[in-house]
Amino acid sequence: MEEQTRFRLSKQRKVILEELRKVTTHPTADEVYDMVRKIMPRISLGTVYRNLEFLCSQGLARKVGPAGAQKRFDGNATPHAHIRCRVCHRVADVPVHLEAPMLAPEDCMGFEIEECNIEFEGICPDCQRKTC
Amino acid sequence: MEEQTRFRLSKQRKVILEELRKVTTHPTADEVYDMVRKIMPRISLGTVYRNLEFLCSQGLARKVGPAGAQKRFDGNATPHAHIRCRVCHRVADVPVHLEAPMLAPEDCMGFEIEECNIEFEGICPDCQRKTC
DNA sequence: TTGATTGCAAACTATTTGCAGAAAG
DNA sequence: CTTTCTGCAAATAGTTTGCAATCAA
Repeated sequence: MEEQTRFRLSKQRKVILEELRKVTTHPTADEVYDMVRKIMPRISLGTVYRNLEFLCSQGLARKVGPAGAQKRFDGNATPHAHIRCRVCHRVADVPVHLEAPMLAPEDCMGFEIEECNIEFEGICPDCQRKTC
Repeated sequence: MEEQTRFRLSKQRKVILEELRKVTTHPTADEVYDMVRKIMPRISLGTVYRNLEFLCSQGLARKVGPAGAQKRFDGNATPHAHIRCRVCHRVADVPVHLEAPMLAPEDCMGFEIEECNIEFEGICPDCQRKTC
């Protein structure tokens, strides 16, 4: 009854993961493409996208920042925490004030920090019902 | 020497802000478009985008989640905090472990929470130099 | 052998922009 | 009046997808 998919370790997939692991720069897909192309000049951007997606689905890599392509807007301009649904990408306000963690100056990597965004991720009531 | 721009309060701008303030749903640009079109059927999507951008620049609204259009990928799959540059959108790892804040069950709005992302926002050393 | 994976190109989605005319101040 | 702002449509940016060929197991 279970549909067990078999994964293969193509050269492309191997190199993409290796290159991604070499850096801590959190590259975009086209930056990964550039990195990998130095080793495999004929790789396609589509393959890079497919494999990054695959690696994330396997827990071998992560997307930085929230899922969902579209930007969302908040008429409440005072900073506050959000909860985002993993499934439908809906965003709700956290109804309590959370103290933003402070970073010691030596942990700021030279950044001039202006604010801290706290975003919980989970599954909203509606989507919990649908997923059974 | 200062170039002082004068802003106008067009009907469109007024309605967009009013509608955005009526809801706590954190709508996408096209959801705002739908809301506003019920009042001004001839408004264009471009105007909605331009005004949302404008309202954010004036501090009257906010974008939810990080700036920068492209997704970024992290070869380090263990959850950890990030710092993102407001100017160049570069992302760095926070070098210390931060305890994720806990949310009391009654503050979860029915969401089943799976994780918490902490992202600082600021200006990276390179961009500080350029901005003078 | 066979089904997952690739390269390629076209399609798609979200957002931005140029321009001529409308309207706020 | 002047200059910002709008509607429209076309352009751009980022990502996804269909397909025939290729390749890992």
